[in-house]
Amino acid sequence: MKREKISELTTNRLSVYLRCLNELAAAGIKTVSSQELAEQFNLNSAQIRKDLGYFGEFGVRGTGYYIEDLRADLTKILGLDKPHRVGIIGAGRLGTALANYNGLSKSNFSVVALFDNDPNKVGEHVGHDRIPVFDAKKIAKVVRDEQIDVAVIAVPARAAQRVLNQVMAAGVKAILNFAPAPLKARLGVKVRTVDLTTSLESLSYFLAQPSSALVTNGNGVPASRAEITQADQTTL
Amino acid sequence: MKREKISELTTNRLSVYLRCLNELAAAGIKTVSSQELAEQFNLNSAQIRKDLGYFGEFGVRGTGYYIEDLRADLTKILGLDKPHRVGIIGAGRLGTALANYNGLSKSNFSVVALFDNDPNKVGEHVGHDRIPVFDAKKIAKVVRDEQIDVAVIAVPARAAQRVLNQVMAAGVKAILNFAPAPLKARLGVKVRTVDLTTSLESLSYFLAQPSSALVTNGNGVPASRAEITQADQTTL
DNA sequence: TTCTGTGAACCATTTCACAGCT
DNA sequence: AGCTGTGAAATGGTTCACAGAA
Repeated sequence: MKREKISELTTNRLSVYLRCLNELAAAGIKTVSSQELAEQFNLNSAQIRKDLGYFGEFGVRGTGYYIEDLRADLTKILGLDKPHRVGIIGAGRLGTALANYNGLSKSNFSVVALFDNDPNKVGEHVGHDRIPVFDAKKIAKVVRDEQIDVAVIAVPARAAQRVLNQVMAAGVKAILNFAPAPLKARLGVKVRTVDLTTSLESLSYFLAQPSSALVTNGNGVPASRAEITQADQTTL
Repeated sequence: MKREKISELTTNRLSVYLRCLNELAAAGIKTVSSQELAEQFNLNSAQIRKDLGYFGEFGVRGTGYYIEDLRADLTKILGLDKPHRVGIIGAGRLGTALANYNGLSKSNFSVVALFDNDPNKVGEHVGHDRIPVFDAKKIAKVVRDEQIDVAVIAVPARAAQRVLNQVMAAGVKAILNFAPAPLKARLGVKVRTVDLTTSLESLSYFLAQPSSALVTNGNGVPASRAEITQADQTTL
């Protein structure tokens, strides 16, 4: 086991491997090889072995990986053996949609608070789990009381840096940001931005390329493989 | 002007540069240097010059870039001079939140249709713009009638591949996917996945590292810079 | 034999550093 | 003098290829 620094590309993939292992385990499968796993994601099998290799030797030569064991190891590595408590700043449509997203509980995340500065929203309770909406001025107090360790920024771009400063001041070290703004974070604080406009604009660039010009060949018929030159896929 | 193949990292940044240029233009600023631009995103200025250099020579030595001109050039490069018509599959909370997201119209995207297989939702109209919800069975017809060129997948993971197959069959070549599933796309079709669980799990990994262990130093006080060893930030 | 773990080779991306234009 | 455009160097990430364990 080394002590190199792990790239985010690797941790992203570990998360994806873990999800797949959970499904395989649910299907009653006991072992899996790096080759089989790689096929699920069209990835090179060496990539998977390298990713795991940063953290230890989890496999059995000639056999592959024991799914239950690897699952436990990856859960531990990703810090998902301890629960995380999430606060969402911005109780607009996106914020409330995220608050209601069920996929998170599987990974030991629970949304415990929303924040907004609209007095009409403060005091309300959102969604099936009745998550309370607090005044955005109370971020510091609620972060402490509720032991929030992850913040989600779902406010307009112009408010995002201010909100980030508030949650950093409250001691939150991990932030998922949906505001399309370039944020400056303190050292030791990790901000991960998901920018929908940029994602769409990158797709637009792809569509604007000659290689994708033959979207349909004159009528509505999809072009055949032979006509198309470019293939591409991105995760995250 | 070359004809190399452009990485998605570059197109992502072009989108971000463009947004910044739009703001600078709105503030009445006329020129900007790669150095000034770079400071906005804590990026190396050579990075910006390289990114632009793939597409032409847009700058003026000694002066920098004329904002209005570069804005027009980037808009054209990203294919944002032509409008894009977006269909969202899945009229759940995420799908409707996205349908109502205003940020997209600035980039010449308009959401023209939602799709669902819940009969209670089909026939409804969503949000301020009264976007119609169609039966998911009608994807092929509506894509043709409404000239949809970008699809957003906002359905549960188990349905995602099926939906992708449908939109590909309808001739859509650019897809933004929110389902946490590894999708297989045809050659010539670009799928971009935004995976919230993976984003959060990567943040969890960061929190689990010793270097971020001193979230607070015993009480609620944020750790000082000197105590913290790791800094990090990711866009997209 | 099969499949892991891992150096070495390869490829992609970023940064440096400077020639050359304005 | 200031700032772009771009080869060359440096860094980072992926794939190859194979020794060695089960």
